[in-house]
Amino acid sequence: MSVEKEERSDRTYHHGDLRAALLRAGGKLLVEEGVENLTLRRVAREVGVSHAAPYRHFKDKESLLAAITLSGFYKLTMLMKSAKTSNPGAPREQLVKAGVNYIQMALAHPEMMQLMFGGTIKRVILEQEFERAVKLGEYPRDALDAFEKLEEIVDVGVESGTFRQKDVHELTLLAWSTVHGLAMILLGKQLQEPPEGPEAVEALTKCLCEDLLLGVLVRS
Amino acid sequence: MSVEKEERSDRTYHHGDLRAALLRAGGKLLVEEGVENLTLRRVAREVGVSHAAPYRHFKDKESLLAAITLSGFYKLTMLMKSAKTSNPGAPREQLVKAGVNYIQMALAHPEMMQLMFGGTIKRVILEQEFERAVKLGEYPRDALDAFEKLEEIVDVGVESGTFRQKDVHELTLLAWSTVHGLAMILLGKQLQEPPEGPEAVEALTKCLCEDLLLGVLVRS
DNA sequence: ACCTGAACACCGTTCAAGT
DNA sequence: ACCTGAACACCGTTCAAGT
Repeated sequence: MSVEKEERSDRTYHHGDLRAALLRAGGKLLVEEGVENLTLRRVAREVGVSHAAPYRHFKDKESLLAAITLSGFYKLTMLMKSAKTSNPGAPREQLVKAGVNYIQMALAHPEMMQLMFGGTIKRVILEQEFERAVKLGEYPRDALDAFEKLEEIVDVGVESGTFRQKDVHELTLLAWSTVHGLAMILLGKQLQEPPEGPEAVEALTKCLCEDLLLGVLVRS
Repeated sequence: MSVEKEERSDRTYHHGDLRAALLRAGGKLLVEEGVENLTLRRVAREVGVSHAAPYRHFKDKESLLAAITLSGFYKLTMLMKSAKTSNPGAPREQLVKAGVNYIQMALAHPEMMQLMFGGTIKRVILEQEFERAVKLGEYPRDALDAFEKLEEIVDVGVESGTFRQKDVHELTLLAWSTVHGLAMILLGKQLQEPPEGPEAVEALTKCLCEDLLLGVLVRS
């Protein structure tokens, strides 16, 4: 039924580790039932604690939500990093891999992704909660720097003469926008004829990434 | 204070036009206070009706929200259409204009845009509410077809040999993804150094659109 | 046909009080 | 220092009853 409990002692469960327990339960609720059913009181119930207890660890509901999304941002950062290391010296392939990873993450964790980028959580709160989490050793300092990881890929592409000699930051934003937009469009089911199945999605993603590389205008 | 009331007669206000009044009040609340403060009960209060009255016109809260977003989708469609007609015969300029319009809409109506694409409203409900609205003569049949309008631009670009000879649908999705992604990134304040002011935003948008046209790879 | 009022189950948040 | 229980103000939704 419920998540396997710490066997160590009640001490661990009921003191000190409540924060972690709330984060786990909240994340589970988010994934399984969506934000609309993620309620402070339910999270508390799930963990077996009074509904006022979470307020010792999070300022309010939005703060808890922010803390939950941190794991999503971190995962995204890792995926961008792995896109780079998995194709050493080939920025073009790295960029496509980054795109594919991004879309895969979006389809694998739609609720998380919508919460991360849906505008529910104010940036200030996200950053506050991030500072807190870093101080607690939950995440490394660069956990939110997915953009910078992508930028590194673009940078190598430009330096090596593979990509156009344009401002790296601008090109990175172009790439991120494209892949982020595709992700949000797919999650929101905005397409009249959405790609069916993971393979079709991956194929579409690669197509768009290639188109992004080549541009819209004819190459004379 | 409150919106100017219909001077005609109480008949108009309290019967028959409740739906329109709810939509107007809801839209106003959305714009001025955000989705998180848009409450069925508040909308009813604003209109001067009991909190159960809205249920005669909308199945539930989500349906009302969906109906409210229709005006946003319609505006987006109009903007794509005007991007085409404002630069007759110049698909390249049309595409850039479409992008600029899209971003301007996003910055002008952030709350609307987040509600439209934030995942709060299920597609099914949106479509149900759209059918209802069309039947009531509130919107034309193509009010949701912003994508198709953009596709027309791309089509001309490809046919005229200005754009690459690629699947039109795919190229359109590329363009839409890019500009939609940029919009969502800006709205979510995801950039560490966001463009300051409308001029900077427009300049950035044009840059990205040009980059999209030219592509990431060097043009040898 | 359309609206009201009371009722229900559920929230987020606060705070005195407990250990 | 951390948690509980009661309390408050607010929701969304339903339904019998009114006009």
